[in-house]
Amino acid sequence: MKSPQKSPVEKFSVIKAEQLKTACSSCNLRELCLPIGLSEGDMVKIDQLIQNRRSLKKGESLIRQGDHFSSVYAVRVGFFKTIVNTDDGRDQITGFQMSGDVIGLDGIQTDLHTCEAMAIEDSEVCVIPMDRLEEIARNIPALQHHFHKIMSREIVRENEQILLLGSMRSEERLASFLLNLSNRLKSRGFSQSEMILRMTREEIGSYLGLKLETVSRTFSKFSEEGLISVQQKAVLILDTKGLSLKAKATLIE
Amino acid sequence: MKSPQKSPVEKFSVIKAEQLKTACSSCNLRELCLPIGLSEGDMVKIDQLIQNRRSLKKGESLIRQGDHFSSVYAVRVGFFKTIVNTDDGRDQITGFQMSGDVIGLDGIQTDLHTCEAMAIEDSEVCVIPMDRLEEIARNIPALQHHFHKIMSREIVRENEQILLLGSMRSEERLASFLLNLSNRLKSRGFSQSEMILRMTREEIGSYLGLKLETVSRTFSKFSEEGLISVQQKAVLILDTKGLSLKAKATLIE
DNA sequence: CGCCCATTTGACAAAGATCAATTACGGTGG
DNA sequence: CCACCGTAATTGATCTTTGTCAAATGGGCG
Repeated sequence: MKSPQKSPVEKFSVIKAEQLKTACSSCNLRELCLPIGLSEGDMVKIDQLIQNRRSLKKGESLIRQGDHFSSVYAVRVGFFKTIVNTDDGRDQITGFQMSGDVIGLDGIQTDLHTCEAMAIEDSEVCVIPMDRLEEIARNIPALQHHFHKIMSREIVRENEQILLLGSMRSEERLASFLLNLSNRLKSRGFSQSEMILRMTREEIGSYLGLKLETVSRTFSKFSEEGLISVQQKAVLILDTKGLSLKAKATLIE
Repeated sequence: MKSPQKSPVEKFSVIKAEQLKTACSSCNLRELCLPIGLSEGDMVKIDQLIQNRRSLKKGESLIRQGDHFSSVYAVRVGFFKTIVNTDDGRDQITGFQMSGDVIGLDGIQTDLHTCEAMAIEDSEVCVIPMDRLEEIARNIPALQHHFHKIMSREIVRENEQILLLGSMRSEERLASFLLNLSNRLKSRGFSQSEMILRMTREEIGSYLGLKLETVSRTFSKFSEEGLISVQQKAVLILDTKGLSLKAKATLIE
């Protein structure tokens, strides 16, 4: 899979914090990406965490594999995919990130990023310098613990993905995917039944370990069975219960 | 997959730290599970982290899914598998852990463990209470950062597993598995060519998203091709280069 | 408005799963 | 110490699922 838009020399669209009125303390995403229930004083400290934001056009890479690690990123608006590449040219989408999700945690290990993060629609992220995050976390136990929860959440999410790839057949994979997306949209205040897919069939296929034709056929099958209505990227979930039955296996929590 | 040994009421084999001579500061695993290059004073603080150890017989569970989270565990000796269960009775092995590996990071997110960790041979772990770890980490930046690296390492490892499950065929999966195991044994000072597999074909299959028959056939194929020598659980790597060619795709780092 | 790319759908092939039978270990008890 | 039993592993035959190749259709963007 080649990147649809090639952005040879990346132009950083950095916005200085001073220019923006909105700080962390007033960001409507803070329940998703930063701790809730902090004191006023703590929130002031956390505001110092975000030095700048960055805007990306569809197709632009936030991180490339091999990049030096210095920051993690919180998605404010838009949609990303993260990809790991192999030395023989294959690649594998490991996740789709939307508002409130955190990107870049893979880089902490070796100070190098092992995966690429590309915007699949025009997006904006908060840049969170890691050294600063660790420094502030040392003084705010709730922030420290919340950051650990964020990393743990990523581990659990990947466990679920491993379960999906290791033990589900195509219909179960796609049904799980749709239900998961639906839940994430719902938790962000969007409709849980109507959705516009931000990704192509090929990208869904990569994420689910299937070929694009299989994804397409399975969409058609679900449509014939009255579970969903599909019109290209527009998907309407008609029968959540039926779809859950298709997904069958769900991680017990 | 049922647990081979049923341990109905788990008997905790807790060893008080006072009883053991070996502390973290003198543990030969500390490069794997705790930061290196700390000052004397810091090492003394870290010694206070490990309150006790726990021994497990083969087949005993260290963690069950749904258990309340309070500690993470560092494997001292032995071998573990971690499993996620689905509500329809399937399960999926998400990892094998050996000395120096850390288990239980999935529990931080919701204070509940989402996966089970079972000893697949007689084992011993250090119990690291999370609240204590966070407390000490606040005072030792190097420890704080090292813990983040450990979590990041787990995320990267799972990324690799997703790549394997999502894009490799059976031969590539098994070759990658063997090479990975070989590397991990080597880094622990064991032979990288001779190994005794601690897990069954079915467990390998679960981990690799294959059926046990496929695992067995692929072992036989590699053996016929002169890449390895297999005798049940004893595997000898005869041709690392050839095996690497089979694995083909490797994550670029 | 037209071109390019994404998507859909069909026909066929291949990888791996399933079902089944046989063999080889390893631990236990006589 | 050895025989036995149950489990693990191997191997074969067949079937299912998904991948591959190909062609047609449909949208969206410039």
